[in-house]
Amino acid sequence: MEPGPRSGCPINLTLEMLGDRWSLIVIRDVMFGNRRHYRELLNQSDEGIASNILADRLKRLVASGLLSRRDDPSHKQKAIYSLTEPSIELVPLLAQMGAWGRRHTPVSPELSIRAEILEKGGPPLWRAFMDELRHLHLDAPKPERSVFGQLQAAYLDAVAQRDAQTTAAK
Amino acid sequence: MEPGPRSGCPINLTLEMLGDRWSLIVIRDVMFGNRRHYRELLNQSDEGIASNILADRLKRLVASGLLSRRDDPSHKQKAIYSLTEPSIELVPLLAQMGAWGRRHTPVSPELSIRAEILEKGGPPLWRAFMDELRHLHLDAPKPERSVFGQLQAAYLDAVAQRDAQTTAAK
DNA sequence: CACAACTGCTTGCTATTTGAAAGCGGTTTT
DNA sequence: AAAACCGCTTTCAAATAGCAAGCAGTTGTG
Repeated sequence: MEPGPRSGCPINLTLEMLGDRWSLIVIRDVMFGNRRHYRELLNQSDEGIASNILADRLKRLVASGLLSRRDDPSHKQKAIYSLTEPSIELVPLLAQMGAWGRRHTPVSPELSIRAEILEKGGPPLWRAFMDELRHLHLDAPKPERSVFGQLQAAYLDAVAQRDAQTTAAK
Repeated sequence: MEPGPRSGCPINLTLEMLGDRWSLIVIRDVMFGNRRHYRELLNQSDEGIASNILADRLKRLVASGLLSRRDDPSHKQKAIYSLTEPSIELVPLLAQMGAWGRRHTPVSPELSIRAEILEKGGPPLWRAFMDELRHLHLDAPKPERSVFGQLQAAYLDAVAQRDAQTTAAK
C-alpha cells in the first residue's frame, strides 16, 4: 500500500511527484534533448543514470501521467516516450530552476546557455516553446517559430566555442 | 568525501541542492509560515517531519547558504533560522511550483489560496514579497506593502470558511 | 525553591531507496 | 551466422529515511 499525500499543499504535492534526484532530469532530457528512447536516455545522460533507476523513473512518470509510452512502429522492441500536457506545463518551473541555478550554483557555460535564453525570453518564449513541444509530443500543429532549434543551435555553438578554446590551448 | 556534482547543468545543480522531499518544505515553512525556531518547524509541520531529518536538513541548508542560524538573545538555548538572499530568490521557483501543483495535483483549498494569490499577482507581487522577506530575515528596511500579511490573512480566512462549513454541516 | 515544561538536538534501530554491475530473451543489422 | 542492439530485470552492497526514545541544560510556574 502506498501512503496518501503528506498534505494538500501545492508545493508539497509537487514535491511528492517530482522531488527526487532523477525525475526532473529524465523530463529535462526528453524535453530539451528530445530523447525519446530508453537507450538514448541511458547512454546520453550527462549525469550517468543507472539502468534500474531509469526504468523505475520511467514507470513512475508514466503512471503519474507525466510521460506517455507507446510502441515504436519501426522496431518491435523500441518504445517511444513522450511528454504530456502536464509535463509540458513544467516549462516555467524548469526555466525558473535554470535561472536560479545559473545565479547560485557553479554551472558550466555550455550547459547553461539554454537556461540563459529561456530566462531572457521570459513567458512569451516559454509559451512558444510549449507550443512546439505540443507539436513534437502531442499531435498539435507545427508552430512557425522553432524555439527548440534555437536552443539547440545555441548549445552546439557553445560546445564548439569551448572545443575551439581547448584545441587552441594545446 | 562527498562526490563532486554530476554535471554543470543548472537544472541538475539546483536539483542537487534542493531535490529531496524535505529541503523545500523547510524553506517554505520559514518563508510563508515565518517559522524561525527548530520546535516551531518540528511541531507545526503539516507534513510531520521527523526530528532527526529536520536537524539534518537544517544543517545542510545552513552549510549550503540557504539558511542562516544565530542565537536567540531572549533564550540561551534557542536558535533563530533566517532566509538568505539565495533562498529569498527561490520565491519565483516556489510560486511556479505552487501554480503547477494547483493545476495538476489534488490540492486542498486552504493550503492553495496562497499559491493562487502568488500566481495571480505575478512577478510584481513576487518582488514585493521578496522585499518584505529581506526586511524580515536580513536587515533591509520595512517596505510599505505587506504581502506576507495579505497571504496570511487570506489563509486564515480560508481556514475560517472551511471550519464554518464543517460546523454548519453537523 | 521545587518541579514541570521546554530548548535543540542525538541515539539506536529498522525499513526503504539508491546504485553499480551483470545478465536476459528477443530483434535487427551486417 | 554472428554481432550489435532492444528495453529492461536481477543481485547485492551502501546510503538514506523514518520512528521512538532520550538527554543535558534552561526557563516558567506554584
